Amino acid sequence: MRLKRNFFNRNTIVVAKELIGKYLYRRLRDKIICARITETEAYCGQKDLACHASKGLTPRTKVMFGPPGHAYVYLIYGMHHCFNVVTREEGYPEAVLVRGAEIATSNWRPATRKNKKSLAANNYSLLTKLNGPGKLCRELKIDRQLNGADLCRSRELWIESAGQRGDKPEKIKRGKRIGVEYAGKWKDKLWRFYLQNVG
DNA sequence: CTCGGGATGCGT
DNA sequence: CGCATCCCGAGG
Repeated sequence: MRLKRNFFNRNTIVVAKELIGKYLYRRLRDKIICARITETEAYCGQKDLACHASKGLTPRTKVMFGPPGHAYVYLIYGMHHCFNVVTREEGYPEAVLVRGAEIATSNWRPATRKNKKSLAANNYSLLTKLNGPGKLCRELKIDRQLNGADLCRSRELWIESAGQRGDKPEKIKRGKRIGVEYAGKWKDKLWRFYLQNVG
């Protein structure tokens, strides 16, 4: 089931934690990629100095100020893209950075025999571990064209819950966010969530 | 306009 | 640890 608006319209830290184990779908010309999310980080508004929105409402951060469930995609270090999901109600610039995932071939859809056959050929990504926000975006072909995309409606990019069976009781670890040493006391917030054996 | 720096990845 | 590579946001 595709995640609905109300999933994203909640406390950002809760959303970051609950996105672990969910399935990120990306529709391309000739295939649909499904990746299980294994690592996220919460970025919590204007007060959070690690959050881009701490600079206020700018052309870049505009999407974060908008309604929940939209993609916030930006370019970092001149060469990598980062994919975030906007959380909370409009006017609260918060988001969850998706830092890692793993290709979940068993969850490709539609799971027809014909489809599986073509997958077995070479119709899927070589990388299975998408450990790192830049690598994840590269593999899923996420760039700024998808900035602002509505994950609750888009046919190109969305997130699904694991379903009844897939909701496993795996241990979710927690730690400091990566690469935010400049953010004063906010650098020590334990707003990174990840699965131990992945990424 | 210039300029400093960045929610990274990869090779040394 | 260095570096690629370019957009963004701030300041003049």
